[in-house]
Amino acid sequence: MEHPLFITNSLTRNKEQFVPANAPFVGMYVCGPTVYGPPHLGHARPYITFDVLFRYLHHLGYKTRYVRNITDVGHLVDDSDDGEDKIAKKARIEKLEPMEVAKMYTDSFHEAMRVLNNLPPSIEPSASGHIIEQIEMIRKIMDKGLAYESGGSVYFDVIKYGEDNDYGKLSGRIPDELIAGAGNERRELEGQDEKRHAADFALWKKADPAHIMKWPSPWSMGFPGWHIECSAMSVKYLGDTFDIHGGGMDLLFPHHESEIAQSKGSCGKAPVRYWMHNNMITINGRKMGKSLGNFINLEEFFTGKHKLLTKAYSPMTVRFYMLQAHYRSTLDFSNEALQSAEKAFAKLVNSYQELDRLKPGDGKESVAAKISRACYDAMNDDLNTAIALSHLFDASRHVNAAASGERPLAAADIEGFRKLFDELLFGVLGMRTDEKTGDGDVEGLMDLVLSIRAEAKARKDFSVSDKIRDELTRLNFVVKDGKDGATWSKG
RNA sequence: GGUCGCGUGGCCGAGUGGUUAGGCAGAGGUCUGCAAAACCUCGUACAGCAGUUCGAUUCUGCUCGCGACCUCCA
Repeated sequence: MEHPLFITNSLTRNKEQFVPANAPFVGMYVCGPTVYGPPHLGHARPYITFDVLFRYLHHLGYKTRYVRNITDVGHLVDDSDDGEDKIAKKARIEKLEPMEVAKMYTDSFHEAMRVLNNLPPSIEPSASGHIIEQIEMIRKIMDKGLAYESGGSVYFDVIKYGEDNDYGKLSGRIPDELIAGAGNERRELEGQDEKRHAADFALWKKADPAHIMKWPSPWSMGFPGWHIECSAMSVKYLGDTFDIHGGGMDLLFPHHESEIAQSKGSCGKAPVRYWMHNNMITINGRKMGKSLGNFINLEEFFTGKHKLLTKAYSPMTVRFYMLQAHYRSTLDFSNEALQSAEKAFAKLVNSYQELDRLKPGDGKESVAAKISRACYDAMNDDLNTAIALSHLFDASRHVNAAASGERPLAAADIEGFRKLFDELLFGVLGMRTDEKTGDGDVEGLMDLVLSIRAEAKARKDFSVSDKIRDELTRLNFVVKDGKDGATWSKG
């Protein structure tokens, strides 16, 4: 656990060495999805990013509690009293009970996470299951005089809070400017008249009679505000102060800023030691958005059924592509880029499989140890998976050179590379190969077919040997002739 | 308008004050009955302008272009 892992802390905008408050335990919270629609490409990025972090912390020996919520209390569609909640709206459109909607999309979210090979979090609390905790937290904030009731709703008093705290530190904003900026040719917010200040945000909202999702509270029949769930649930499962909070950069303001205010406002302590934010995804250079017509669901990626996609891309291709970039950079998706990633990953897998066929040479170089160190140095440098992968390609070249008889590898290096691939590529980075047939019958049949082909080749009966190869290719079995006979793999 | 970030070779994408990212695509070579794969070699890129410096893609300033957030959004 002496690894010097450095991560970029959004709070200070610097890379800082990660030192947990209570090693070997680490508490990590990541904002989960609002389940009112199918999971899309944008969901893949943070959950893959923080899955890698979760896996890496485990690799380093930390016992990590990873909490990721499910928001099944839809946020309001717009900031007005008659605004509908997203889940309620979807329920009305699809003629379902709101909880049916939430369940349906929670299931599809889980399925997407599974095929992307993201490990399940340690705890996955739902907002609707923690209404009591949220009400409790609101009450504490009110007790501190940092929130006020108005018309059955409760608002956080940003100005008052700002007197003794730095609201805006995380996102680089100043409350006074928020008023100025807010007025800007923009909106006439209803409900604004209930607030003392434009920057105040809702902790509890009174529901109008037509609103379906509502719960009793000391103030009104209503529903919790947009940010309180994460504060309430992170405190419940990770304590007043925990190590890491992750999420997309778009959540920096106001969501995370408000989380800090709520937690500090209720217990007086800053909730998070390291804030981490992943950057956004673009498609063909443009932001992904429903109105831009370039909004792609993960399901559409995996089936190829979207007008912008020329083919289907496997979950592992999507994952690998994301890992080829640093998590704090925007990442652009295009068919060309995806296909490049698909081939690149196949290359690594191929090398990994070659390892089993290598015969050790007598050298005693420790190239594997050197490359391995470079890989983990990259991981320690703010999870630079792009660099780590580049070293893995280096390893791949060494393995392939050995396989082709160019530069044999010492037994220790072969083992070292195997360990590196197992632990880093398949372990920490969470890549996996598509399920092999795993069918002993197929192996046996292939051995037979290839031995017949070898005999034909020995007779120089190339029409037969080529026929076997071509027909196997049609059946999606790729045959490669090497120095020590042919090998095959599933295309 | 405010805050922040980005602009790298055909494409994607790291990174750095002077010495190799990497992947894909492309060119040549080796191997091979052929093919595929693999291996070897190759491109001398860092938006523009000015400045700091012995030296800048990397630092500073300006210009242009792009994007994110400021409103639900991963």
